[in-house]
Amino acid sequence: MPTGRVASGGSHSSPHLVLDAASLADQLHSAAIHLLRTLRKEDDASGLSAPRLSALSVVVFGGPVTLGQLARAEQVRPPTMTRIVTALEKAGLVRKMGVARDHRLTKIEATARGQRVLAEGRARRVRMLASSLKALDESELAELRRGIQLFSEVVASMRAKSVSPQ
Amino acid sequence: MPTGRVASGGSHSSPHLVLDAASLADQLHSAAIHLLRTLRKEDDASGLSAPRLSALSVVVFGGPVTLGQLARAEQVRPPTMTRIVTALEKAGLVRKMGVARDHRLTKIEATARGQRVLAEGRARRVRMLASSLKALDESELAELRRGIQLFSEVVASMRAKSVSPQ
DNA sequence: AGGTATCGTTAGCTAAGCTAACGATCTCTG
DNA sequence: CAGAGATCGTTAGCTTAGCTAACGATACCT
Repeated sequence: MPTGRVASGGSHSSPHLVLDAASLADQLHSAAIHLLRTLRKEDDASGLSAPRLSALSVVVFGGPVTLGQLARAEQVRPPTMTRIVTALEKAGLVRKMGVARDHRLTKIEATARGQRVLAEGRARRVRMLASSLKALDESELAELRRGIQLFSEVVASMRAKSVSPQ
Repeated sequence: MPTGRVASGGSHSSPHLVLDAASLADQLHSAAIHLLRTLRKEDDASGLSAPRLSALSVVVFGGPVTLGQLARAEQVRPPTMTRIVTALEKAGLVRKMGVARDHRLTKIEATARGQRVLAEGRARRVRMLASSLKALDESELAELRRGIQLFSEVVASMRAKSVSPQ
């Protein structure tokens, strides 16, 4: 995605900050979309799509959670999460338990197989990234790590802003 | 996505490089998926989904291209691109032209409206990122920019590896 | 001129996202 | 303590995005 330098009237005190934001936004968007498309192919090998893998990850690391919590964590609506969880359950990766305290709720927890599959998928993805990462030297790797950390924070703050509380 | 430190037998000379790859892969994946989900809401305002916006961007900046070229650029199969282009055409954002030289081909070019809408969508997305970016100081911004650049290169090299030539 | 290759489309499938509506349960109030 | 209202998850039904398989039209090559 070229940087086409949009003629935006500098309305701020730091005009080039706006230009940075523009090109950064382009690159972020482009890279994110292509990353996911590339990874999708790799994830196919495990039969787990990105959304399922992501949800499974939350369940594995976040302990038993309710469907609603999971939906909020993953930024999707409950019906969407219902279907993702149903698929994961059918694949034997998670299990649903009733909650004695409140029978409307359903706690979702990972099975042993779910934990194993997540680790494998992660390893597979890492393997794919690893060869590309090997082209980088130590200092570049550090820069990348730092950049990704900032990236994550930016995304998180965007989420926090656009997400209705609770 | 927590960093759950997978016990992977260090098979390389730089064992912590593998660990970096693991946590980087997790963060990248998580951040990318959530970024796209967050931006989708914003993009809804323009009636343009991420894939359509991305394709439109290629058409706007890449001049007239054939459908096949567009599909390859966007890493999708021709039928998928056919539908994206059909939608863009129906929205009056691109236009299809026959190629006198070879009547199997269809060149796709952006309309004036397409160029305008792309710029608007871009501006909208930038506006969303901008407020988050404002929380960063100059040096952090530089680090982020550098990281994103490395990120883009890594993704590009992954693509190059996984994509069949031509 | 006829076989083969290439291009884009059609048909039909799965998955992910959404809203609207609903049944079941809990909670709170009168 | 009973009934109204809130909350939770599911069902139903829609759109979009991705795929493969099959096909018609065109170009190419011998």
